[in-house]
Amino acid sequence: MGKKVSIDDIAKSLGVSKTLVSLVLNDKGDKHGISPETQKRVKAKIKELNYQPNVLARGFRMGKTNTIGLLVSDISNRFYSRIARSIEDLAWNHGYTVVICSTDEDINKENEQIRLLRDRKLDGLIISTSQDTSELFDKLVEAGLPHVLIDRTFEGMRSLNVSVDNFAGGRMAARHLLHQGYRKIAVFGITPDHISTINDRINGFLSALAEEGVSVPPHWLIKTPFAEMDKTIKEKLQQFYQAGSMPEAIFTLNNNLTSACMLNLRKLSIEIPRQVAIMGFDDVSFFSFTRPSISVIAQPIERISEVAFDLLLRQIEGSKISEKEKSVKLPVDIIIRESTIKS
Amino acid sequence: MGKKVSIDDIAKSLGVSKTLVSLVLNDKGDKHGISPETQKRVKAKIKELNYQPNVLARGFRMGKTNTIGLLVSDISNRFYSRIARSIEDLAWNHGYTVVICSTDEDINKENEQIRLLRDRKLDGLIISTSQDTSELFDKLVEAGLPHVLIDRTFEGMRSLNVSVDNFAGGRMAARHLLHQGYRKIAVFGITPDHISTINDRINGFLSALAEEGVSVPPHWLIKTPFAEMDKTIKEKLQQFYQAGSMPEAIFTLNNNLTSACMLNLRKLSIEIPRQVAIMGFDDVSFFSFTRPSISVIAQPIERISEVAFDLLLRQIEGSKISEKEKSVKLPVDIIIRESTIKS
DNA sequence: AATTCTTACTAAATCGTTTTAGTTTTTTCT
DNA sequence: AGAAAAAACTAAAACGATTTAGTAAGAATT
Repeated sequence: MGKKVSIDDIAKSLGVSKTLVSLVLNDKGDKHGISPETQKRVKAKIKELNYQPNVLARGFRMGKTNTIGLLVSDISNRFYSRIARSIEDLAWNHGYTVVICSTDEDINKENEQIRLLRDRKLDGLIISTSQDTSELFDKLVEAGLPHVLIDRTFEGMRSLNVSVDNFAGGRMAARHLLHQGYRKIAVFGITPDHISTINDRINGFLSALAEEGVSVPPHWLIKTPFAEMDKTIKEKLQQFYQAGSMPEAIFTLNNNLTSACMLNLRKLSIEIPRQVAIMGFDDVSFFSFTRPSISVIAQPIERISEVAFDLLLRQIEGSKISEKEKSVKLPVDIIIRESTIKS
Repeated sequence: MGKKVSIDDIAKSLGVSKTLVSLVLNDKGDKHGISPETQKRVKAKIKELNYQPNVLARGFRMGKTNTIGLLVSDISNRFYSRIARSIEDLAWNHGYTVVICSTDEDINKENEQIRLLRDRKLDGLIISTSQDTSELFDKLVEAGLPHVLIDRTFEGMRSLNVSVDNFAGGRMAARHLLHQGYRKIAVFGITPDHISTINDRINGFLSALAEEGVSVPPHWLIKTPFAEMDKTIKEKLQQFYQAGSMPEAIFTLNNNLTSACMLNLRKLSIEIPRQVAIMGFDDVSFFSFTRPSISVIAQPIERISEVAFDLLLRQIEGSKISEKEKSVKLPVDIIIRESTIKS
């Protein structure tokens, strides 16, 4: 590998200043009155010597890295890996690379990661947060660090955010189950207690049930820590089963819960939907060919990514963002498959 | 946001040189004979002013970024997202962040991405390549850019690589199917034709079949482009079905193919394993609770990640790596579930 | 008492850009 | 012809660290 060619080499070999070369390089030649011929000469030399700008030097000087960060609870969760893929594509098309961090629903880890990424002068952050307050993000807003929250948000926060209408999603799920004639319904969610998506889904669900005079008994409203999901679900299902008080239907609040539920019902040889119906939140391609296939509330993953990236980019570039755009709520869809159909 | 504190501020406020501060900062104080008291004073001041080194400046000076790149064909593929998660954790524990790029099995895109990541002076790369020759990697070796190939490799290449024993995996799959009494077997893989994993799996599979005098007719050895996977599988299955010449078993060479196959068999109401058995390569948690659950050859994802990261780190740090370690081949497991069991 | 050796430190160069604040030369205007 | 304006360029500073090549002062050696 030959020595790296620098801007200085170009300048010297042409007998001009490096200021000039830099100007041409950044398409500011015209603005600064560099003659067209000189510009042409410089450009030719750049090609000839195969000059590649030193991105680090530039980043150092400009305080810009053309890199954004994506923080999610777990990149191997199918929902987030699809978000990641969409964002990565968008970023690539705009000359950005993306750094990915999994927070494990751990507030401290998330804090540390954000600190690290700030130190590294990433240009912006897209975050599905595990925080319990908006404090940190208020700080980020004050510090002027471009960022947008996806998936989970807080009431009245100042950071830009794009989420889906989880409340409506919960309602859709409830109305469908009611319509199918289910009344005895359990709900499986995850802790910590402050995750907005989970709560909105629950609230929407309960509100629609309440309208028909149906309620979920407290011991059927189950939240489990992320790490113990499988164990909890197994225990609870076993409990229900052995006590002979199986719910008629279960609403699982994310794709992992849905999977874990399916797996354990399977192990107990409980038939779906004959003995218990399953309605999930989040779609995953597999859910369409399991037997039975699984009814879900599906989120518009591409759209979330697009809106979030667009907002982030506009912040980075410093363009105006209207109040209306600062908090976007996207609609969800219900996909009715076999797991909820009463025979 | 208060002004950023630089090394110079520390130096001035203590009346020492920034050389001294830098030395203390990097634990080189003793080596350069800085007195313990001075070191203590400096450290105290650093705390007091809450100094955070400018990572960009340091990276620029040192040519090091503490960032590694991970290139895979598609981060939303479950196999790769789990690899990504493992590597991310390992990287985080060693003070590295990871940039992720999806290549879409596109040689040109991969080339561009590698170029970009080199420009950005990433410290190292972990790559599941889509290249058809080892040319590029030989160049990387010559250029001294630390990198490790995972998953896919080339014969006699000079880059470090860690893969699984795909050939053995193919054999295991074949022997199991034979043992169950299947003889008329189809294979679904992906193009391009040079992907080493796919070819090794096929060769292993065919070799074990051949030992029992069984062969796969050419029109049952199907390779489809990544992007058209679903369409191809649908067409082929329909074709088989309508022609009344269904294979007794199908070997699908990655998890996406397995899923697509399941989905389309489902649509055609073909029963598994009664009408056709399915054996997949790559395990995914869903495969354990689909009905039927799916037999697979499973790869040791964590182990692949660990070995690859370890090799990368040692390259970056410049430690010796023995010839033996330069090409690691890990064993695979067969997980027998319902989809291949003859009733 | 002059020389060498230690100890404890520092000045300045360096990395490769971008940008500020000019300078020099030529043209235009009155 | 002399002043003002425009055109075409440049020197040097700045970004914030690390590192090379020292220096100054005192202790030890001869």
